[in-house]
Amino acid sequence: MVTRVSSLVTVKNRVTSADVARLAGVSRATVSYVLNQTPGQTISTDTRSRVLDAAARLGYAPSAAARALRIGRSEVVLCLLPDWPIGPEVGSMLGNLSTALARHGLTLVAHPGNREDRPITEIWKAITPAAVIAFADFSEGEVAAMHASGVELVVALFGRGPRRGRRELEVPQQLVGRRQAAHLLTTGHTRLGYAYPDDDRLRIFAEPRLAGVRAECQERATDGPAIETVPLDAAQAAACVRRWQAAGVTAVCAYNDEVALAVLAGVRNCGLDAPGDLAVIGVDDIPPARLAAPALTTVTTDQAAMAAYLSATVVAAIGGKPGPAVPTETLIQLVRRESA
Amino acid sequence: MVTRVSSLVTVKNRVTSADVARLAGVSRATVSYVLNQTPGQTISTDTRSRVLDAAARLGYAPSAAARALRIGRSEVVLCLLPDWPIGPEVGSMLGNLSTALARHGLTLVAHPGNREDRPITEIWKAITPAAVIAFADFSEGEVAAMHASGVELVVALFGRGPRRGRRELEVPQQLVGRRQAAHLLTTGHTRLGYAYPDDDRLRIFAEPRLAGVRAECQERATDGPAIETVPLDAAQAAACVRRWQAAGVTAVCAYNDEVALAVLAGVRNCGLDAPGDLAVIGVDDIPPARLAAPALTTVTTDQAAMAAYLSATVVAAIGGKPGPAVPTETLIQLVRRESA
DNA sequence: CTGTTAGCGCGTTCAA
DNA sequence: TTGAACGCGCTAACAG
Repeated sequence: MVTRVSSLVTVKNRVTSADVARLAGVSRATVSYVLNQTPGQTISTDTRSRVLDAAARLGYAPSAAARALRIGRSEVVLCLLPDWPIGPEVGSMLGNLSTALARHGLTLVAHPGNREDRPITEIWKAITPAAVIAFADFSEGEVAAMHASGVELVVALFGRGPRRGRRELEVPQQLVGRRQAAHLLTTGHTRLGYAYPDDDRLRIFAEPRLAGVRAECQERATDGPAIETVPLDAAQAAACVRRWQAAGVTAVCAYNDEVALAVLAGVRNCGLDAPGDLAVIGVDDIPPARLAAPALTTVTTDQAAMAAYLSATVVAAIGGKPGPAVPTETLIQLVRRESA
Repeated sequence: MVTRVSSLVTVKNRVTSADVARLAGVSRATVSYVLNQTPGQTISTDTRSRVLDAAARLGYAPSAAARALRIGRSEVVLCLLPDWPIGPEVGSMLGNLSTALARHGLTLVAHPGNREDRPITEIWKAITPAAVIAFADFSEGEVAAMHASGVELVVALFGRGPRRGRRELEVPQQLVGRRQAAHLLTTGHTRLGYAYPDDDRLRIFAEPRLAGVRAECQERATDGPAIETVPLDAAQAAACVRRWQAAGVTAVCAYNDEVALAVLAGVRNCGLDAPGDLAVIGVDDIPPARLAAPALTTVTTDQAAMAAYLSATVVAAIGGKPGPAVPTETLIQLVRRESA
């Protein structure tokens, strides 16, 4: 005996605007006008409240898909995360950015994971974002495909190849390097070292920071920094420290706090003392920085301000207006502790 | 003189399946069948290649919005991030999870940012995800609203209130605690301390870990751990260390590596020695752990395996099948260094 | 076997 | 305030 099961199944009924219209005794158009407060439409207070009431009673939430289909773009901003491990700073920046964008009705989502996994195509195909923010820049083809797919704006935070378009975060990163060097050079050091990260994926971040250090050295008529690639390992870092010593370096700027911690470990490993024999300054102020021996001097970025800047850039571009000015160095703060 | 400007404007033409159909000289239905390799449809090789060719030439990408509207759900899995700072471990887990889900045609996106910003409603309204993964659990109302809105599955990793549904990550976290305690208890220690984090938002994570330590102590007929809340500050941590000393504690399990680092700093601050006076074991194996003085012994989780487990849970649930078994303790690895 | 026609899903918006 | 059409892809039903 065959039974029509389907009729027995409780179908999951999404509440649609038609349901609201029915309950309120108006047309779907009216519902739309009321809920969107469409300008240029006059709706009687009475009708308005009936609609609002019905919507609330039914727990109506408009379908994002339908809206996106009609409008041509969603209210989502997609951030493509880099494939290297992100620290708490990036996390905090994303949180701030999310908050800032929310004030403009935009929802930030981040996509983790290696670009290798799937062609990025797959990703915005599934999202239809209004804008895409990426750490590294895209290829011509990728950008073209995105625009073809309806993405309004593509922002690259950094670039790898020759310059092509703005890289919104390069300048701030350079400022970070400048600040490190400036602190060291104004506290009596004359020969600097630079502790470069051992991970190739960090180059897009590391290069602008190093460039900032170089620029500051140049401006103060000092030799450029002696660069060492420092692995996150005490013994290997010790070898770098010995080389710096031999070169007369008395202070080093590290790519970030982790690398700085490695340098500190190297210093201990050599039986030397920081900052006495070698001063060290990091970047980020991660929690372990203040717990190191000696406590790490470091440089931080005002993530809330950065997020505000990025948010303004995105919102302006979606609206077709020019973006805000690049933020200044007030963003960068020195956290002075014991290591430099 | 009024001019119809609109006709002069270059409209951004999204490539649609109709365009592909036109170029290939077939109907839109055929395009759909070819591109989706719809089973039960036989299309001649010739037609097929013409369609494929046309699609490629035009750079056609189907509209996610239209598809989602038709299918009723998107291919997106939404992960709601907690409002506390996420470390690299969470980041790595998300990356792995993203990869694992991609193999099933699902795209993972994460939404950072405080739930306070916007009611979470706003978020999945903008995404229509197939599933939602959250760190803390939802209220009844939230779950109901999501289901009403078409979300297939809601997974809570941890719970705050009384048990309600599975919490996929509680057991693994308990195993972490057990492993820490087991290592300490099998290396001659008989009185343990527990370094609890100073941040209330971490409770959902900390409680299961502490429960694991307690369970292990109980099984080995030892007193439960002496709990201290340890701020990330050397001086304050030192006070905790002194209290532990007074209580006869010789080894402590820390909530994570950062707290462990604080304990280590406290030990140094007291003029004591680790592990001689106090052994310390952390969780996570963050990069600074191996660079600490002394190098930190810690416990790690196999994030790839965790991600696989989570992925399997999500995929199974979307397909209406029961989820996989909870992973065993092979997930947890001890990284033995100098501090314990 | 091959491929087409037609209508749905849902919010928005123009013309009446 | 409303009817009706639109945006775009999917798929049941159907014709050659």
